[in-house]
Amino acid sequence: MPELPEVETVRRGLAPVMEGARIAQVAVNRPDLRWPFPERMAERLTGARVMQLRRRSKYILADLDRGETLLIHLGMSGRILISGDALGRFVHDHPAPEKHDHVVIDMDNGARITFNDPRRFGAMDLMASEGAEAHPLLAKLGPEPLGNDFHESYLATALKARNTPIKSALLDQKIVAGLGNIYVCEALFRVGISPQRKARNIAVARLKTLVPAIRDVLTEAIAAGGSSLRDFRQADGELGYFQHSFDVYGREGEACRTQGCTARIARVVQSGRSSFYCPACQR
DNA sequence: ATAGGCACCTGGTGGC
DNA sequence: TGCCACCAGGTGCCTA
Repeated sequence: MPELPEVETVRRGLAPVMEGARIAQVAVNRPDLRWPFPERMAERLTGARVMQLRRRSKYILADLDRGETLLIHLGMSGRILISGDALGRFVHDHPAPEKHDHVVIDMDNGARITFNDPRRFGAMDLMASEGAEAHPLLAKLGPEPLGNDFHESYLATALKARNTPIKSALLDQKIVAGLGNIYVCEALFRVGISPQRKARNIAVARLKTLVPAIRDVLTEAIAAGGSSLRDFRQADGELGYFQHSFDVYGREGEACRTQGCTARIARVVQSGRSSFYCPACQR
């Protein structure tokens, strides 16, 4: 489900009800997600004030006033939903608990944050805020695609020795952090690069267009509140709508949207993931 | 160091 | 309706 735009959408939804508020109560309904929860997670969170919500790649990081930082990853199927009356702004009633509501956090302002994740590929961890970027899950991440460190010359260097398809390279979080299957497919379509082209065989002139294409597709998706396929919701329960703007993802057999192109969108499987592309427009 | 494949887990969909 | 195969937004780990 959640790639960078969806995670950023969730972060933006959570920030107004979490930042500055204190965690009043935490229910942890199972011992683990992908990994065991950290020791005494509920006790370590209870009573802490959330200073700031940040995002790094597909991780949400909540800095607490106790010198610890809560890390949240949504995996494939993770959702975070806000309910309750926060800061006098009515969001909505607490819904009945659902299957796979693994962690429920009540804030002292009346907001309830529910983490639901059927497949449990998600994760939560607690670490010292100081040196948090050295956490094993964060340490090897590449630059943020919307940040200043992601540019043409960086990408050229990073891809130069890669004997792998560009599709796989862009999914590699060590090269650039936050892209997933959807937005890689969409970005490659926008610049006319085949997902099967070897990363090192892309001319620098084309990389020059790829960087802004990646930035644009992510920025547009964030503005649309992310993409809602099966289970993604914004934190307020609203659906994102960027899925209506997909040019290729999930459109196998449908007409290419390029003016004058009569080809149909194709699907190939690369390292176990579907790649959608236009065989005529993408070379 | 890099590349490819598997594993983790649940649920939805479509075919028979 | 039931059963089954296949598919899904991620990524750590293992093997060559």
